Amino acid sequence: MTLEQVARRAGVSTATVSRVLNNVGPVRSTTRARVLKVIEELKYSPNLHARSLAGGKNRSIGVIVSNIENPFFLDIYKAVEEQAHSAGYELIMANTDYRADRLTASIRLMIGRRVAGLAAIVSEMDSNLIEELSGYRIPVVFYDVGTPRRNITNIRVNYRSGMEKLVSYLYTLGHRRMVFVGHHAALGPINERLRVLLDAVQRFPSLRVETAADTDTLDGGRRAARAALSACPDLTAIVCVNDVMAVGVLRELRDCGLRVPEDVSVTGFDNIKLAQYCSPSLTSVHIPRDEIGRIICDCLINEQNKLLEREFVLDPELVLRDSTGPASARNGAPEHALDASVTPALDTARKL
Amino acid sequence: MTLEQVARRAGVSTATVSRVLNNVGPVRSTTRARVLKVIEELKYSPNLHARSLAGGKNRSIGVIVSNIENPFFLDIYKAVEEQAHSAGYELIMANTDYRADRLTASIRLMIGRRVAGLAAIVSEMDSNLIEELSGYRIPVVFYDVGTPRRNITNIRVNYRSGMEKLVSYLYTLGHRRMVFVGHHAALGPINERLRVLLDAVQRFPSLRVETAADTDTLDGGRRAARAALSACPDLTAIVCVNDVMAVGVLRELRDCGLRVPEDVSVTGFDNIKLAQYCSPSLTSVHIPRDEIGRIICDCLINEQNKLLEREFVLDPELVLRDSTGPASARNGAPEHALDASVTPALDTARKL
DNA sequence: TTGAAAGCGGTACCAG
DNA sequence: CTGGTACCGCTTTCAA
Repeated sequence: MTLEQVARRAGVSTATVSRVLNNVGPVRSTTRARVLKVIEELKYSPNLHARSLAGGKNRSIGVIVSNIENPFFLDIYKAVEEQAHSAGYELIMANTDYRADRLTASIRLMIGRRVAGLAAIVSEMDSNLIEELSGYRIPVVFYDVGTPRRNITNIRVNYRSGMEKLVSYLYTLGHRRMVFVGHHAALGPINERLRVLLDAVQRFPSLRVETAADTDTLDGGRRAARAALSACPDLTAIVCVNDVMAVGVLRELRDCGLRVPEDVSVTGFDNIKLAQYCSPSLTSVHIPRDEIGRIICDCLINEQNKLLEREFVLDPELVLRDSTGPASARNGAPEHALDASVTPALDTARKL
Repeated sequence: MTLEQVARRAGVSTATVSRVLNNVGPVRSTTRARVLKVIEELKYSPNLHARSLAGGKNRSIGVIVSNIENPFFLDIYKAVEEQAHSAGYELIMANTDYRADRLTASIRLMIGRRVAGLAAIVSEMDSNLIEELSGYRIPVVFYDVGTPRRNITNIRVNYRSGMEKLVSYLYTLGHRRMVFVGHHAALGPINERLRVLLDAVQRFPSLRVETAADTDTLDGGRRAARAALSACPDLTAIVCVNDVMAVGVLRELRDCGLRVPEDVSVTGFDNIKLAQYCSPSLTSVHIPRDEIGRIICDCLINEQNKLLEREFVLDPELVLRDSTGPASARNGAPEHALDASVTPALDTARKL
């Protein structure tokens, strides 16, 4: 079904059909009606490839994420989608599974599709790619990696601040021996969450931190917890790189007969919905996905050029729930710590 | 950056560059090398719109789902993605949020993009649309709706069987008063899970079932549980349309001070990963997302024409975990039921 | 082994 | 208001 067939059947030119389709230019209403009728009869739907080739424009924006199974990424995707849709844009999603080769392929794909803008919510971005992206003329927003340059905007979260709040909170509760659970991509020397945690640790006397890593999944969290416990049997707190892994950790601890928070405290990061629904609910650090989505759309769609080529820094907030409590000498007296569990009302979170 | 610019810079024709790009036809290796070099220098990436317009082909398949936030849909998406990728296809995803208008728009979008095949994992499909889709010449796979016809394959799950297993299991445990928690789209008169549950109920003497509905989210499950409890205070079991809502239900019960399964039994459906990670772990009915993904790819990509235009029926399996136990007269003696909680080993599930 | 040229299905400009 | 037509960037004969 093509424009031309529609035109012929309606006894008009392709130009006229195009005008009707796009609601531009003057068309006599009887003509319009006739064309519309034919379109309906033929169930014609325009070839979008031809359209964007001819028009040179493309109302679609690309979103690349590291792990679509992690609700953190999905939330951002949804936030972008909502605004994009109401501005008449379509989203094209790509998932990299934290793999650099898939990222490269995804970027090429987006460029090949000539997206109007690109958001890369990934942690595995390398600087060559960033350089290359800057070369194409489309607006790009990075989350968490890179620095502003031509056509490129950056959004980053002040992990330092978040981690410091978290660690100092745990320290105050008496925790001195903790394990950081990350996923592989988060344990590279470049990774900010880990680095920042280690930095924070320096400032607290007699605080020691080990690390454990696995995949960024529930199963990964569970395995990492197992590794953490065997590597560091006297730990009193497990600090997780995100909430998904933390839920996996909770599960493993339950299986080991360890109570949270009485025996071990657990913290997440991101503050996804699930953090409120797991048991016990998770102390976490809130990262505002809605706001990230909003900024992305402002840069990519509304093209606030003042917004482009700059850096946004978001300050995360600590959210206290039921998975953290005073440290206890678990090996000695687990019955020591009987204080922490209060089941709060509907919105259980206390913000700090 | 266009083919022509590359051609000019390499001193060859566009036809030759095209041959190099697609690895077809004879090209002298020195020529090939020269072209490749220019492509690299210019960081040329072909305009995919032009390509599929000219070639008439399109190695991409469309996947439409009702609610991408529900891991059930995401699992299918991922299963399809994996196979599609290894066959050199790209996926285009669209999410309808259970809205018919969004479904229509998504289908038009996919048709407009001239996808090679389309999978519709949605429950809100209407028969006009199915008719229309059959008219386009592309292979289509539906999950859960419609019947086979030209170019159309159907996958459906034998919910009847699954629900009957679930209900008879609960009945055996003594439950006589239960509430079915669904999302709005699952409570229409057409919906199979509900209908089948109500049918099953007929066969069990003195079993009564109420219904409650909310959105297909964790929050929705929680609100539905609240509604269920107030509508039917003496319930002993809550049967949920899926695992996500069941996790929401668990949370609300916990807040109400009701123990699962001692006071109330809860069941999910789908058997997503989270069912193993919530607390208590969820008794559920397994729907094999991997197999669904496999069938979709077989029909859409490998185009096993024998597979097309037929119907696949999957038989779901009951998976027992810790969220179900004997019914107890909760209003009378909650301390009655102290039996059910055994924390099992790594894979906690017992299949029936 | 390579190049010239005819489309693919639209858009948009320019006449009429 | 409407039609003719020159592209958009790439694929694919057909000749050379």
